[in-house]
Amino acid sequence: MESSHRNLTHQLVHDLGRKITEGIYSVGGRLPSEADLCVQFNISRTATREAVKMLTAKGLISSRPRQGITVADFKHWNLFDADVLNWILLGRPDLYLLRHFLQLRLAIEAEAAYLAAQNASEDDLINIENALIRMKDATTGQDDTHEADIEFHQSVISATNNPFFKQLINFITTALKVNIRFTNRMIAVTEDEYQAHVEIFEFIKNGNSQAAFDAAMVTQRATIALVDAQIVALENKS
Amino acid sequence: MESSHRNLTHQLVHDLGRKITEGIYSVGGRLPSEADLCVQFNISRTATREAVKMLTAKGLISSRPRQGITVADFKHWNLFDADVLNWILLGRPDLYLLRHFLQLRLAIEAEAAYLAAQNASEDDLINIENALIRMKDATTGQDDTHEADIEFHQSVISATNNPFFKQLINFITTALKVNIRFTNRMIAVTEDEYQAHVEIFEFIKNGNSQAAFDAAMVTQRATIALVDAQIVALENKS
DNA sequence: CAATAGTATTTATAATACAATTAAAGAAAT
DNA sequence: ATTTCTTTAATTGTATTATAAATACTATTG
Repeated sequence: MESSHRNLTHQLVHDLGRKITEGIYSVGGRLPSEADLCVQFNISRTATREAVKMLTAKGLISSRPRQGITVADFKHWNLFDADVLNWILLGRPDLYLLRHFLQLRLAIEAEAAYLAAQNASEDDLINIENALIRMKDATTGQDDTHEADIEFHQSVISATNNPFFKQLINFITTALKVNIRFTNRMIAVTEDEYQAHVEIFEFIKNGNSQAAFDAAMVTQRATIALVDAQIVALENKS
Repeated sequence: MESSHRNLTHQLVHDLGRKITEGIYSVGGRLPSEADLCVQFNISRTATREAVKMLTAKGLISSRPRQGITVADFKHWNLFDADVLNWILLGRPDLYLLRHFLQLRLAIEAEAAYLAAQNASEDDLINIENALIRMKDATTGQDDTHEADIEFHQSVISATNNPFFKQLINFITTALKVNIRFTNRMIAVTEDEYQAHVEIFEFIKNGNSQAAFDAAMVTQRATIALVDAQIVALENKS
């Protein structure tokens, strides 16, 4: 169990964060007052208030005198905060949300390939190539499939040398992990998929940004199509 | 002066946030200890600690016993947090950062146009059209140029009906405001620009997602080219 | 020299008291 | 009855003090 965190404050942050994102405390609704939280969790008001402040900073709640602690509207949630994202995705597995997730991932990764082709340093290229080698090994079962895949995408985004894109690496990584869980593709990377990644790498290496963009786009739209198909199948069942 | 915030805790958050993003406290370096902050700002340890927790939640700092409060590595900063983003952009105007910003904006807005073409509701289309009307008025000086432009982009992103994209509206808005400040285009929207936006709208309305994507992409790359030109000019001077 | 124990510094937590804010109830006025 | 004002009470905001826990640094010891 990963639930035991650094300290009392962080434990409470995690606990409430999960409950909010799971909908146990629903949007617009109220959390227990500070005093109640102290009793429920048997901790001091100091620790409680610090947890409340942290969740406020992440956009999940707001607290005002006499009104108490209310769950903020979803649009205020900091979806790009690593904690918030994990709470949402790990707690509420949902194909529709996954599709929304992948749509953003597509937007980011295609342009990342474009920018990588323009800006990748020698080291960046080596990193991408190393990930490819791991993928190759994964096709024959000698390395971990997911990790190699994740490493490839991470190294491409990193090669953009754009801080905003780099910040999204965690976001993408989480997306991939959830994606893998949902599509149940625990199987090995196929030769075709490997080749598609090699192609993207070649374009990046040659500085052919538009081709890298297009190639990444094709791969991404294919992934979304997979999820769309699953959604259609699910909707036909019901 | 916008510096007087809701309460002492938030004031300190704002103050330290600005100082960190401006580099007054540099990455890897240390902030004053809790005790020192109490003295410097003449507030209680309670308020100080709460501020520290909020900044920790935003990824700007980390604090550990005996070690004190240290400025976290840039990659941990929550760039998509509205506060952090504002502190960075308003405090440190930088053409290179602006370019990085626009590169991400391009990625998001092009795909947003694509998704809007697929998912826009009747209301969404009305909102976009209203923004266009404002832009038209702006070309003849009857409405505010920036606001109309911002409203257009906001309504397109909103029409994706994708929560992740919608969360980025604030991000884009900030980008546009900074962009306007930097490029000094305080002038009216030109007829050409207006027509480009109308074109995107038409594609969205007709559900022609690929065309909407391409049209948005062209507009965005043109904007980036403008900034690139400014950067080149600047580098030639020095 | 290396491992160990001790020390001091800093954050973490607790407990208590009071202040400030504000929603809701009640009173007064029209 | 409706509005306006006042009061009340619930809840967060701030301050203070005390103690615990964590850990970088120092000293000791074998």
